[in-house]
Amino acid sequence: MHAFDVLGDPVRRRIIELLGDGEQTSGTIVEHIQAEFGITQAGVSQHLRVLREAGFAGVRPEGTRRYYSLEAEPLREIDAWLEQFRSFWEPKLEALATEIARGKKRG
Amino acid sequence: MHAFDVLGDPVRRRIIELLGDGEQTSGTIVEHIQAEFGITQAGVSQHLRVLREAGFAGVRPEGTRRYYSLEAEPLREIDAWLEQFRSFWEPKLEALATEIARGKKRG
DNA sequence: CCTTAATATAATTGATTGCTTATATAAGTG
DNA sequence: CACTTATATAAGCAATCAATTATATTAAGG
Repeated sequence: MHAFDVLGDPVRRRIIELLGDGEQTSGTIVEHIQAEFGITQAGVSQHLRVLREAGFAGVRPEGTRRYYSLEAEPLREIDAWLEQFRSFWEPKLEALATEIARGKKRG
Repeated sequence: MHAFDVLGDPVRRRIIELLGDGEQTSGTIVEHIQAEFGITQAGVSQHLRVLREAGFAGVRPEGTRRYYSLEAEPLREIDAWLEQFRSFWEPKLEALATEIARGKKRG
């Protein structure tokens, strides 16, 4: 599943946001998502699987708990794809500054 | 359809890339996409519709031709969503420089 | 051990999506 | 005009996806 497909789902986007605050137990994630979206534990678990398999999340088991954490790489890829369009919305000077900050040379 | 869903399709991503080079006629887009993906004119036209309706593309009719152009706003929104995760992959100093360049103050 | 807790997986289902073929619309051209 | 070109839309279909219920797995705690 392509990174963009993964982000196509609002539940998965929300999980990624939650992981942005740091490691989270599967259970904690389920609680939040259930409160906000009203879906089942199994449903959340399946989304976690998608996130794992697409490389957005890593897992660390501890006893019966699983700690999920955010893996940046796929987000980075998406950011890289967007890069080519930044000049379309960033005010020219800022775009230039950003390019310099990023050490890129582009047309 | 959410911006991320729109980008979930490789054909649509490619069309967006093509539009990044400037206005393109529907016909030109169809040629490119057909060469690369082997889908029908109707298929491409449907993708163009999705892009239009999601605000990724604007159209300018001229005679029987339709000139499509890239509209930045939805890409910008996606970029804004990614923003909150940049610190996960950008080397600290560059991230700081970028933040300054963007005039943001963040936690 | 047995039971409960935490999590994942399997099977199923309904909705959505992306494609195709066929057709419509509308503007150029002889 | 009739014909062709450029493009969009409609109808139908197969594949994919996100959810559900039911069950499996594995560890903790009495």
